[in-house]
Amino acid sequence: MTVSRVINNKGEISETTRKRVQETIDQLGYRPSSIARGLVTDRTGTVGLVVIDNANPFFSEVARGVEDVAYAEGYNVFLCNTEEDIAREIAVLQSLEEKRVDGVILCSSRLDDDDLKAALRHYSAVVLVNRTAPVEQFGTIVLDDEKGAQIATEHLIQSGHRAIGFLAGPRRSRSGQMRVKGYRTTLEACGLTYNAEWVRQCLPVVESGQEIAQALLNDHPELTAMICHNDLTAVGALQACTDAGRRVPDDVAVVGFDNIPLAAWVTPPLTTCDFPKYQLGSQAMQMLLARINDCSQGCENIVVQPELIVRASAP
Amino acid sequence: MTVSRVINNKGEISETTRKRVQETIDQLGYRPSSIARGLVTDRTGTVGLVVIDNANPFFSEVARGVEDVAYAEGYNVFLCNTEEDIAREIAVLQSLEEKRVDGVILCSSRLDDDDLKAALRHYSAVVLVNRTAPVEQFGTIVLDDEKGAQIATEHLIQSGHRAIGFLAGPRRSRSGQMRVKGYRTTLEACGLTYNAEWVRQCLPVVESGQEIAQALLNDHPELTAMICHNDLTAVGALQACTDAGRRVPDDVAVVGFDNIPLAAWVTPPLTTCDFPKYQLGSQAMQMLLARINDCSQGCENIVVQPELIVRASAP
DNA sequence: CTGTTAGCGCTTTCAC
DNA sequence: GTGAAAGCGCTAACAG
Repeated sequence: MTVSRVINNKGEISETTRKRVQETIDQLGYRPSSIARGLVTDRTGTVGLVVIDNANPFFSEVARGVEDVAYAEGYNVFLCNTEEDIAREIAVLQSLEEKRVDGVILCSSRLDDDDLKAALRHYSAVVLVNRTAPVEQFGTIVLDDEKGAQIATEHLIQSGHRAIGFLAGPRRSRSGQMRVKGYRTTLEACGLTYNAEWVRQCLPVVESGQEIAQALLNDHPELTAMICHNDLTAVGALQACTDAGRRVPDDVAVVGFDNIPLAAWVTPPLTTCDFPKYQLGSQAMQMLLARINDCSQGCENIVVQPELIVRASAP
Repeated sequence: MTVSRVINNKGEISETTRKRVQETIDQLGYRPSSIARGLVTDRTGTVGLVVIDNANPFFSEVARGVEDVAYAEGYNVFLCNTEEDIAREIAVLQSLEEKRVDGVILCSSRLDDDDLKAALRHYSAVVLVNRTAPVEQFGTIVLDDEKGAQIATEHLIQSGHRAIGFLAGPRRSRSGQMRVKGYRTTLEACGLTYNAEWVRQCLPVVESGQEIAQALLNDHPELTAMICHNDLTAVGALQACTDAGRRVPDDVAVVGFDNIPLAAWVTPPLTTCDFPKYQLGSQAMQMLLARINDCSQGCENIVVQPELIVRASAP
């Protein structure tokens, strides 16, 4: 008991015994069991972070943001990948629940509303990133993807482009849908017509971007610009242009999304729609902590604004 | 008790009660508390993974390898970053210990032998990545960095280069030391002299690579090739060459290390020394599991071999 | 085949 | 200021 008081710095203790206890602790290298403590306090000092793929630079930066504030606040974070696999997403959420995490940050969930509600029904603290909430008890942080697509599209139109293709991302992804939507409404707002043939579905990886961009350019040589679902697909598009003998940006301008580090180092450097990935993570963790510490408080719904980074691929 | 038996599929149970119990479990959405279980079994089903920086593509891929096998085996992994900060490294190791992880994978530790021993003295299962072990109870997986530097250097020499610069990595890092060593011994083995002025210390990030490469090329225009501590610094070197009006590979050949995805997409694509990052992680996790399940078994010390990926930056 | 007892290492509560 | 008792949710060992 006295040891407990020393460790937690709680209650009155004489300076002499405190010292004596502390010395013994140091000598033995004693570490209090956070799991035994958790059993009684119902707090584990752990949170779960679920992402699609930690090897994707977007998520690995988000994870850094999460872990940095977790570390500062004395929390440890479980990192789980889902690979866009629904069964795996459900499984990791369950395993995290069994570990009695104090809260969960779930990025880009691919579950539908019902499955999501079911998977999270026992959690009291949840922050959803890049996904709107099916119930109001969840905090959310979403990117303003529609706005991002808008400023990207406007930028190209202002540069004189009239035939702008679009490499669209996964249908199940909120970002995927919203970026196409922003593209379409902006075109129409500017008096241009939306042409479904200029839009192609594409996996969010370089290889797919290259393949689909190649096909798109081949079928529609009239295109003078391409907006790509993310920077990886945009890099693929750059390759496709090179392969097809089309110069970037002179023949075809290319715009990406995310502003991952890679974007600045390819040739030509990518014009891209930046989202603050690290801040996304750190904000999510802060929001989660707020909920963990006071689960009565209303949940925030933050919308993060994009910024167009203009580089040589679409000046 | 009967519930426990159903959940763990242990002992004899009549089919009827098993069903009845299972139904109630499903209905209630009951999840056994892994932490209460841990208190009695002394197994938490968690492991710690400590890296320098998860936003570095090298580590984020290692982490994927670790997490994938952890997931397959029913483990969850705590991800911690150290930022090369010794105090933080010690702190996370301690917090992981308090969480009673079943084992720890420690990548690129910056602690000296004594601190490392102290920080890990209560752990029974440890795998060190990219670091030799101060005590034989630790498993290790190290890259054969010296060999990597050797094949990179030989490749350049065979291509006719005689004046080869070197952007060296952090002094505290095993890789940093070994890569320089391999470069030096290979030069000498080939009858060339090692010139300390051609070697410059450099941080393992693009900006530093660019800055140091620029200075090096400026001071030593006689250099016709550069080996860089990793791909990030190599990308910086490419920039420096472009800025200085030196064409790659015609005027200066550039070689990197790691073969991160970026390496393939820059212009020109990087010749680089590949290490199997994902496998590094998955092997480390397998090794750790072996030790967790039988801590009596002798510890392996694996050396991972590099492979030179020849691309346009140094054909 | 099922239930009872005890204890994992801590904190909460209350007694001294 | 310090200690004793009880209990968190589970499983190991044993009893019925």
